[in-house]
Amino acid sequence: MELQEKIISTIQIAFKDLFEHDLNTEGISLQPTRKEFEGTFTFVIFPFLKVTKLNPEASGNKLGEYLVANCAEITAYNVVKGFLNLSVSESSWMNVFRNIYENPNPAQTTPNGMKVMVEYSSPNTNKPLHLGHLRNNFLGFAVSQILEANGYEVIKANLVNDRGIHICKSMVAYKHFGNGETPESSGLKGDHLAGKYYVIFDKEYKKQINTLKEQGSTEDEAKKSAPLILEAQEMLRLWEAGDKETVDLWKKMNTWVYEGFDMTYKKMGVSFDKFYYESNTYLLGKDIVAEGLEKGVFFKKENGSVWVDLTAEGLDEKLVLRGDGTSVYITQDLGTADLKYDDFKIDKSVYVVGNEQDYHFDVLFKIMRKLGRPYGDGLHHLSYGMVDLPTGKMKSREGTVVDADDLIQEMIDTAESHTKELGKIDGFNEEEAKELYETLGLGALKYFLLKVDPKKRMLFNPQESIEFQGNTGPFIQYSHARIASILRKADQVGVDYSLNGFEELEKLEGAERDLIVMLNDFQKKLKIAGEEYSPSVIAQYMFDLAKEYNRFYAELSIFNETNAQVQAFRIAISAQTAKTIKAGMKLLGINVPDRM
RNA sequence: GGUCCUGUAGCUCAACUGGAUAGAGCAACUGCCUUCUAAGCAGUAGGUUUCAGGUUCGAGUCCUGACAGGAUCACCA
Repeated sequence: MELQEKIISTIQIAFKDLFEHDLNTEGISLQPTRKEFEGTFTFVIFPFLKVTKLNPEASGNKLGEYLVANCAEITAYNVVKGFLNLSVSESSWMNVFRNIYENPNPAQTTPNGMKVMVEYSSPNTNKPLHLGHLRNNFLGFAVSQILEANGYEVIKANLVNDRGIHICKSMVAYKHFGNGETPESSGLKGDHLAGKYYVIFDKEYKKQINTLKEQGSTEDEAKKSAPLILEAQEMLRLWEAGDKETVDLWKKMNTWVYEGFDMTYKKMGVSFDKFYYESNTYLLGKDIVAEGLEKGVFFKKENGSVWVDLTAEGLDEKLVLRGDGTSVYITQDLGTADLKYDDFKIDKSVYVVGNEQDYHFDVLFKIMRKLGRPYGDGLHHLSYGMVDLPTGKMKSREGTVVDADDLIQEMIDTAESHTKELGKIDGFNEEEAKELYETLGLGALKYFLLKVDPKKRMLFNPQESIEFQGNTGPFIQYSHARIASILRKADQVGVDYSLNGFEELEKLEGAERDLIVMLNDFQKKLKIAGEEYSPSVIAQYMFDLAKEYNRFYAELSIFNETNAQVQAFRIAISAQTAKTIKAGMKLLGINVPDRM
């Protein structure tokens, strides 16, 4: 970073000296030189031709000469068309490396004094987690880590959707067909047990619809008058009225589900600082509706329903309270937004929710800003695309849903068989081996889901996606294990690879320099990932770094190197790579093994 | 139908926010284990960036319009 800043400021001075023109540093950007040209940084001349009043070649030469003469770090330049390629001296790169090497944790930054809440996961309690939830959870957790590394104080929140008609469906089915089954008696995880009855409800409900249709009802009539759906609606009314028997059943089943979720969260390696439950928040927001009416942000229609007019912002009129005074979905979201602020005085609030709710959050945020909330500008919807299967969209009714627990287990099993196939399990005891399989299986899964730009929908092919070669989590983990092995040997042999081990070294191999350039980029990538709420930036960087390291590893020998300073330096650069991989993968929620 | 998102190698994804001859991985093919872990490295092949216009020194990236896929537009959540 410092190196680039210095070059940029010299360019700024050069424009003043050579062309009598004031440039501010933001207008100057350096980009990496393409591999086929000499140099590491490239300055594009084209935008400045009006200032230089010379053709691109002449401008580049004049500027290049100036920089070589006035910037100690720059040793050479060449001009290709309008591109000025700058070569940085080897000793400058050594200085860059010494600077970053002194920092024990590359992902550590100073607090920025701001608080951000990241809401993610937010499951329904009527069925277990599936593949789509995995993307949500991994994204939410990773973004939280990334924001923390960018200096924020982060509160990870989970808003559990634990009430409503869908829960009542599971309850009704359980009442009729459950026969007192429990997680203990059935051996089923609690969330899977609840999910089982949700499916049963749907099946039995459909039977009733068919029967009614045979008796002459239309599809719509049948759907509305089937006894099971009426019962579920009645149960919702009873629940809202606080009926003891209903509430007890609700509590019992939800407890099972939470126990199941806890196990899955633990396995996934995600965690939360604060749980919100919709059963507590679903009545919130009515005071905000009143406030909005008073402020003239909302308006009332003849039947008493309350609306917001967002046509000036390019949206529609949107209902915020029903005519009978009851809430709609967005009413409680208004209330919950305030609740979060009241609880934590947050500066920013991130919602990790699928892109099918883009419109909803657009509306919600615009309303909060119209109401002048202090956190209004800090609201952000981290919208992510669906995960598709090769067969198309996942549909619970068609049984094409990929269950989260099953998939995780499958990944771990695959990691196990693959490791055994490669015969890489010597020297591991049973417990270590088990831990390794989990690390690799989950690493593969998390990396696969995080490496893609969140907003894009992605394809999950169960067969092909579970790879361990190429652009995968295990490839990066493998690179770390290789380095760990080198460091063990270095310690064993007694090499001093601290800074003084290579004090006088000034020369560099190409592979060494390329690696330093990569390592130096980490801070920049971390910042971009934070600004864009995008773990894929880190994931992509991790892969590039690992790849660069493996090239270095293949090209240069460490323990056959006779020059002690060079050897110490190569170990140091390896150690720094390992540190960076470990820190970066941790941001993604992925562990890295020391042996594999 | 209105609005929003997406469209890049056979497949899965990149492209530093407008820069050079669009890059990786998988799959295919060719080399490299007597040397620090071959879950690796080097190489070959693979492209009219869906299409048609426009903006400018320069467009995968920006604007317009088609086409294709998806989402959304409930007094549902």
